[in-house]
Amino acid sequence: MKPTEEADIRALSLFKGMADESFDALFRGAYVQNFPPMIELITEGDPCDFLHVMVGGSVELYASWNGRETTMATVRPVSTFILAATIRDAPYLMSARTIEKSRIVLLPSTDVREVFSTDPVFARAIVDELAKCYRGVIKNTKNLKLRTSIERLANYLLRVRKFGDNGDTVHLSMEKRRLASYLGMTPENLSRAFKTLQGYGVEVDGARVTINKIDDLTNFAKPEVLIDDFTV
Amino acid sequence: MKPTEEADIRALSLFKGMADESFDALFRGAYVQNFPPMIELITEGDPCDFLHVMVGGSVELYASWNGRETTMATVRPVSTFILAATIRDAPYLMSARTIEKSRIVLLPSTDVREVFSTDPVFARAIVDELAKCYRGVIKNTKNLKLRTSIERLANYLLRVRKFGDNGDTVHLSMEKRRLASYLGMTPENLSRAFKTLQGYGVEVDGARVTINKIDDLTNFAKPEVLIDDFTV
DNA sequence: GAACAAATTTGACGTACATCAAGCTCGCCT
DNA sequence: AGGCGAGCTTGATGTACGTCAAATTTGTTC
Repeated sequence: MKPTEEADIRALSLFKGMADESFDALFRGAYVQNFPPMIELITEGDPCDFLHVMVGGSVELYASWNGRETTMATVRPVSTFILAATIRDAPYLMSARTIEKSRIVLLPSTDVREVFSTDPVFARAIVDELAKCYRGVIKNTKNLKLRTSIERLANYLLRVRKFGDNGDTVHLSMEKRRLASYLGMTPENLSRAFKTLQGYGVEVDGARVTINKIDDLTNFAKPEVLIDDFTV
Repeated sequence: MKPTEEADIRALSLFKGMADESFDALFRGAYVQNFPPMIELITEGDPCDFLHVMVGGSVELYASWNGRETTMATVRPVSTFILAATIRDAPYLMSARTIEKSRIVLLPSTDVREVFSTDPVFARAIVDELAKCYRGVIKNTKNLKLRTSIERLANYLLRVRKFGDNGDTVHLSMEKRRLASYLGMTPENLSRAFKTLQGYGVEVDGARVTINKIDDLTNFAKPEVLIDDFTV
């Protein structure tokens, strides 16, 4: 693990406050690995052996049932995934595959649970992280159940705009077909949804989306803190 | 609080292992209240002042946006709700209203956070509970995104059957319109979905549902551990 | 038990969204 | 530069599901 990577990881809220000894104990048994694109990292139903920390690339979390598949999330550096399964020592609920070349630190689950029980600051950080994740999924459920697919797209665009710093130009960070699946729709329908949003000043050119009439779009999307703000 | 109630609460996995002093400290500041039906207990967006512990009746958790409303869950004794907001000291993401006359113990959030930081067993129990809740919501998301409404109903019936002890007769524990909303459909459509399931041996008489051909229904519903089993 | 309100069911219809089948665009390869 | 091939778009069509309105059942109150 490179020093800059270690510093980035140390800065994550999950690891920030913990004692140096705990941090060292946790990363002593860590594996750092580079994966090519489109590699299945974990499989739904398998026992959970590692907490994963992304330091490079991007990973898709997805779930399947009866031949159907849906994108649950995409993960980018620097962040962790599948904390809940690690803590409960339970099987993965989602599968994960790399989208691009990715660099990932693997922390043995047993070590995570061990340090959890000895370092109260780490314990507190894990609880915070879990509560945040839980609330994130609840917001996602509200988004799915209370909004149409066009409304979900509109709010997605506003959310990305807010987090980016390109003003009214937004860069889609995933392929459109993956975005469609994430938003709970088909690629065909996503295409048509973008067309509908033209009426609210949305212009699409490949992965570059320009929001020309922010007021119109906001007025249509009606974003709200308790669904769209991932910091609350 | 009656002694039997206290014993029931103490038996919850969240409170089971903790030190007696911690338990006492936690419940010293508790309020016990009886509420009539259809009372709004908490409102989406309000700051979170109490962890709620149900000891009698039933409560509906729901969420609203732009004039629409959806049922997120129904809570029955003995269990807690809105743990995540309590831990993070964040605003409620859902509203709650009593469905029937209900008896609820209110634990001040500050006390919960206080005891959390002093009792490691309680801390561990909270993490377990949060991880379980998180995984529950993920399963629910998979259910919503991967299945049609009829498939969701079929699996719901199988789940209730498994947890009850009435053999192939199942008692719907909530009104049909609420069940419909919980499953992400309209009451009209729930009615029609039941009719479709007649073809798989499902008979409905008010809140009493009989599953006559369990193999047929199972074959159609294709239940799976990673979506439908709430213990994993 | 009559009278009323609320919940559920039913049917007709409309809308949102998926599916299927072409075309199109754009990056990538030799 | 030419030519795959994957992803994206477009149009035609089908299906799942919502909406509206009315009938029916269920529950509740006096």
